[in-house]
Amino acid sequence: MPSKLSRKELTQCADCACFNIRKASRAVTAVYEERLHETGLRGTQFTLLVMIAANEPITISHLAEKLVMDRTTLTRNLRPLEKQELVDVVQGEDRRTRAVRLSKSGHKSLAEALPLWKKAQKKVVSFMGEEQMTDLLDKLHTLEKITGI
Amino acid sequence: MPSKLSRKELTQCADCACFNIRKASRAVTAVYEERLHETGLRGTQFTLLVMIAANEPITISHLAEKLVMDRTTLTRNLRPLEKQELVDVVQGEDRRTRAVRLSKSGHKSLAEALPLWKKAQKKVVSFMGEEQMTDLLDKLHTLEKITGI
DNA sequence: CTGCAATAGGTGTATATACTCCCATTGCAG
DNA sequence: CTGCAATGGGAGTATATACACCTATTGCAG
Repeated sequence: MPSKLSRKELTQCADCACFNIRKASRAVTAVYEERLHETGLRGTQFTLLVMIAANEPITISHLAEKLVMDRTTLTRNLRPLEKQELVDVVQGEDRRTRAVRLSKSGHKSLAEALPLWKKAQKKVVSFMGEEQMTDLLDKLHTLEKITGI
Repeated sequence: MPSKLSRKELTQCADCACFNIRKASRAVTAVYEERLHETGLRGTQFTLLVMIAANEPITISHLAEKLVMDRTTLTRNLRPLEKQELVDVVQGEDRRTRAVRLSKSGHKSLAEALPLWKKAQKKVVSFMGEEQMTDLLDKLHTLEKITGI
């Protein structure tokens, strides 16, 4: 009875939101990583540096919330940045918390990476068209709020 | 000179396509994984089963191309599915190639997972609205073509 | 036929992601 | 003050992702 899926069902699955957003995500990520490569930063790492710079000092959980990322994922993603001494993670006032900050070196790396990020961003915006891009970002912002519904 | 980024620059970075699509990707993936959890399949694994079912038998490289995924990533993603005996990977005619197919068990798992995938898909489509969703998928399809430009 | 470039694929390594379970600290009910 | 739930965070485990480098097979120029 539960034999093979019909052609129609398989076609339906091609519109899977999860599949399509992950697929596009891989393609877009590749653009940024290519440009950022010479800085030694990955796309995600650039994002982390930006988010920390904009909010420092910030606790792990608060940062994870802003990133719509699991707390434990963030802990792991910070590891390489700590190793490269781009971020400092120290004990907070509430001794349960840890305060994340950019080091001087982290600010420097971020500043150096910015023009390369701009190139990647420009490439994607040019490719999509400015209006289309704005609309896409709107939809992505909507989607990220689906968590917890 | 390369000191801290200005408030304006940090604000600009908030529109990073890479950051935003990955963030939304995490949120959307969570919806599908929650629904698929009882099947023992991850979102990506469901996608893989669908793609294989629609194209079997198919070589690693051809499948990777359809998925806009690195060839070696696909090899690794197939590993857990092989272990669960949901897919068979055998030597192709051209002995350099490997032919990927669903096992009987794989077809069964896929058929059982389909209604749960439909629930997840419906949740996302309801959340976004049907027209918005169609438009989003269009944009994602455009984006995935940025690779290699 | 031989040598070699092209093709198909895997391994080592590193990061990204999140779940489950665990520990430390805090704050509050009693 | 004490006991305990709530909060903040890490470790173990498993999957997802891709780059650099390696091996095996094929096919073709000569």
